[in-house]
Parts: sequence; C-alpha cells; structure tokens
Amino acid sequence: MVRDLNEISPKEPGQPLQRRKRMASEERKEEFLTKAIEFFAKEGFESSTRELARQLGVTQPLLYRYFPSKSDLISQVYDRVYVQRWRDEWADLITDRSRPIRDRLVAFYLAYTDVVFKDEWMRIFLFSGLKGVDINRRYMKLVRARILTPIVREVRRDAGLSDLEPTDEEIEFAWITHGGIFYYGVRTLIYEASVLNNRNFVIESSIDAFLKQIDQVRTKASS
Amino acid sequence: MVRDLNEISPKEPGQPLQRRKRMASEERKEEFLTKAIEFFAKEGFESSTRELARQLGVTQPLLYRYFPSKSDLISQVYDRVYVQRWRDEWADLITDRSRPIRDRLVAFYLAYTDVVFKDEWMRIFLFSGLKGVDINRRYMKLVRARILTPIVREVRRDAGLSDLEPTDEEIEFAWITHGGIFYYGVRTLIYEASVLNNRNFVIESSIDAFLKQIDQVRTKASS
DNA sequence: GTCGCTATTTATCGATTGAAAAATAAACCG
DNA sequence: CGGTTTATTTTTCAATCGATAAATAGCGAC
Repeated sequence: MVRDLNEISPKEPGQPLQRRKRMASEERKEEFLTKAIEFFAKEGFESSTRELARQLGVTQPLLYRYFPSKSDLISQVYDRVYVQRWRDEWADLITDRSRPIRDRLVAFYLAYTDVVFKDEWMRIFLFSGLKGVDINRRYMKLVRARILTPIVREVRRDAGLSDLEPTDEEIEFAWITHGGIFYYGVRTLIYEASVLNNRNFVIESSIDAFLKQIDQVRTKASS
Repeated sequence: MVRDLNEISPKEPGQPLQRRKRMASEERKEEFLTKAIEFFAKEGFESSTRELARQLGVTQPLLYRYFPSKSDLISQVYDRVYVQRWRDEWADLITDRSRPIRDRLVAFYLAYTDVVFKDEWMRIFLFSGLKGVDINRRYMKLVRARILTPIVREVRRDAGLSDLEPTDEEIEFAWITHGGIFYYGVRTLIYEASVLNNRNFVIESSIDAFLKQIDQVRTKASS
C-alpha cells in the first residue's frame, strides 16, 4: 500500500506530520549537531535521542545515520563547545605590553566571558564536569596553562620582578579570581540569582581586588 | 514450592543472596535516605532506583514502601542536604562584634566550608541547580539574606558608616568573593583541579582582597 | 520520463525504567 | 505453640531507552 505523505491529517494525531525533506549530508549533520548542543545543554545528556529527533522534526533512527552512537554524538558536542570555542587570541590580550596590565586583564575577561557566558556553554560545562569526563579536566589544565600562568607572569613583570615563575599561591589566587568571575556567570545564567546586570562592574572589581592582593599573596608564599 | 532462603548458592549466581533482615521502619527509612544522598550525589538523579536498591542490599520495590515515588525520595534528599545542614550559628560568627571584622569573616568561611566542601553536598547542589529545582533558588536567596547582607552591613559598620543598607554593588561584590571561595571547593572536590591544598590560604586571601576593594565598590556605587 | 543513489521513515528488538499487586516470611504477642 | 502484623521479596506491567534492519521515496543524472 502506498501512503500519501502529503496527507494533511495523519493517522496518529500526536505525531507531527513528516514531510520528507532531503538535505545534503553535510548540512544535515551540521543541523543535528547545532541542535544537539542546545538540546543537551537544556535537558542534560541523559535525555533521549527520540526527544532530540522530535525537536529536529526527524525520526530517531536518522540520527544514527550521522552518528554511530549517542556517546559519539555527545563527544562531538563536547568538541564543539570546548575546543572550537577556544580563542587563541585571548593570550595576546594578556601579553600585549603596549597597554597597562589592568586594561589587559579587563579586556581579556570581557572577551573570555563573551564566549563562556552563554547558557549552552555554561550548562554543558557543568553537566560534563559532574560526569567527570576527561575533556573537562583537560579544559581546566588549558585555563591554567594558557590564561592563569600568563596572567601571573605579566603581573610579576609589571611589578618589576626578574623571576617570572609563578608560585602555587599565585596560581591559586588567580584561580580564585577567575572562579569569582565565572561563578557570576553561573549565578546569572543558571541560577538566575544575580543582583546586578553589569558585567563590566564584575570584571573590573574582580581585577582590581586581584591586583591589590597579589603582592601580599606573593610575599606570604616566599616567607 | 517452598524455597530455602538460607541456601548458600542461589539459582542466579549474579544475584546477591538475600537474607531477609527485618528492620524497624524508622531506621530503615533513615538508612535508605542516607544511602540515597550518597548514591544520587555520585551517580546523578537520573540513576535508577534498582541500582540504589542493589547498593542497599534490598529489592527495588521495598523502596516504594518508604517513599511513594522516586521524585519524593529526591525531594527528601534535597531537604536533608539544603535545609538540615544549614547552621543558624553562622550568622552569629559574622555579627560577633567582640572580634575584628577580618577574623569574623575568616571564621565564618571556615565554618561554612566545613559543611559545604563535601563531595555529596557539592554534587547535589550542582545537580539540582542544573535541574532548575526551586529549592536551589531558595538556597541562593538564603545565602544572600543571611550571609552576604550581614557581611556587608558589618563591614559598613566597621568602616564607621551610619547607613548600613547595602547597595547592589556591594552585594554583588560579596557574591563574587563568595563565588571565588565556593568555586575553589568545586575545583578541589569535583574537578580535582586545585593547585594548593590550603583552605586557610584561600579564605584569608579572598577576605583580604574583599576588604581591600570594598571601599572602592562602595564609592563607585554612590557616584 | 526513468533509473540509481541514498536520505529518510517504518518496524522492531532486547534491555531498562518507575511502579503496582501479590506472595512470603520474620518478629512479636498470647 | 498458633495467630496477627507487616517488612520484604517475587512477579509483573506498560513506557521508554539505544540501536539495527528493512522498506520507502526524494532528487540528480541521463
């Protein structure tokens, strides 16, 4: 029996009527991946492939033509969020010695939070962190190596020190400052519990407090 | 057919042999709830009641004698973690005017992190935050009302100000400081990515930075 | 037009899920 | 010992899960 696919009222009323739309393989995969990021960010990685397919307006087995398994799809979501949204230019903002150190740090955190203060990014980061996936820990190491260490080195240089090698205390204090800014994003985007909608204020205050305290942190470390 | 329950080698070898142990209803529920906190903290709330029962050494339907549904069990887990672990004495540490303000804030955060820097507490907080449950937002309001607002008021008083009413900027900056400390716990316990295992250093540096910056925050707000 | 490729749907499988109902037995009382 | 209570297990169900295989149809080539 031949079914009329353009039939307006399908047999199952709950089902969205499916008009087949053939898409080029590449852009279809792109569409799936983009939606998967949004979907898993909102619902968590335990959510079903059927629900994802439903929101895409396709059937669930079609996903398996583009991704061999659910966990493979999730891996590609991680890659999109963690790897592809990292900007190598961030390091340049920190080390641009033509500008005062405060300006550089503020400029960096404005650029950085432009990327990570997104609902999708934040939620996927938090979900994957709780799952203990490897990519999360690698991301933390990347932040330390490419952001925090350069920050501390530049601040040391700005203070006229010849030895630029950061101590553990300095790195930890840079982490704390970083965490304070990051957690503002979590409060704003996830918990909807921020008081002030002013990213500039948050970043400037945090950087100023960091710069005021870092000398003492350094002194304590050497004592 | 009568089965011998004391049989040493049961028919299904994978099954842990179940010797019925009748427990008083109250302590059984207590046992279930305690284990449920640990279990859901580790595995997430999407994990199955069967696996929880397996770890408890009982059958899955027995859980439903003590909790009407899975979501009810989860609610009671929330209550245990959020409500029952809150300490009213924390506020007293902040407002104890016989001590210098710095000592009070350090003492408070040592006491506070004694409770929340626990794997269970942290993970359940993060899981429930991502699920957007109401109790999470209520907790954030509690922190603001019972911790951050008193802190800012005491700092204002210490600075000799007559008006103790906090501005939004002050509360937000207190949140940032709080978040920096909190995020240290997340890094240590969840991401296993802390540099320094020294809670005293983290709290003292954070409080010192806070106290050095708060005047400027207050000035900017009034301008 | 019609033929071939393949994007898409249909149908289905085995495992797992939360939950209810019924059967069983441990503990207490007389 | 016999009887009652109820904690616990056994059995079972309907939904839902990730995944596979087969059927179907859109679309470009000729």
